[in-house]
Amino acid sequence: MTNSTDIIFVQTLGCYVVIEYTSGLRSISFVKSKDRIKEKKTLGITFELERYFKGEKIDFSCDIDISHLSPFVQKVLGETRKIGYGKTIPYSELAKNIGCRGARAVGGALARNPVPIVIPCHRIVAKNGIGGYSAGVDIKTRLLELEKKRREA
DNA sequence: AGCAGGTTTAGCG
DNA sequence: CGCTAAACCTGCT
Repeated sequence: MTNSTDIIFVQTLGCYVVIEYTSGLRSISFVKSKDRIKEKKTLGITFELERYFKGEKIDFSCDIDISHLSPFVQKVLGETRKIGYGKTIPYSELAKNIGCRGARAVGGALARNPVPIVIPCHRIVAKNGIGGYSAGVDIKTRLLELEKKRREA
């Protein structure tokens, strides 16, 4: 079975992105240190991500392995995937879409998202301000800027 | 049970 | 407008 890890440097974010793939996309993470790692691009999703970071509007359609997560989290993440490129909605609205009012619960679910970007958790923002981000608000801001730029073009 | 979290809204100065 | 307090809901100990 396929089981591999890719890593690429992303200029836009100023950090490395690690992609883990097993029986589907398993996780995406951001690392700053460049020690003892070599760039590696073997997966299709990796190339899609590179194009995304270059500013292309990508519709990620690869399998994601999130079977180990709780039903509620899967529901939130599934709903998050439906949000279009360059679009942002508040936590409360996403909560309403899945039938509850607990905006904080939604935030909690998003914090457990193993695959940022492919599941665009950065498009969920607070009503007054940017809101939080598990990988760092600075990254969230840059992702939104990236999509905004593409949208205006 | 109890606490904390990527929020929200209402209430008060 | 900025600050505090209570309410909402799920996940972890």
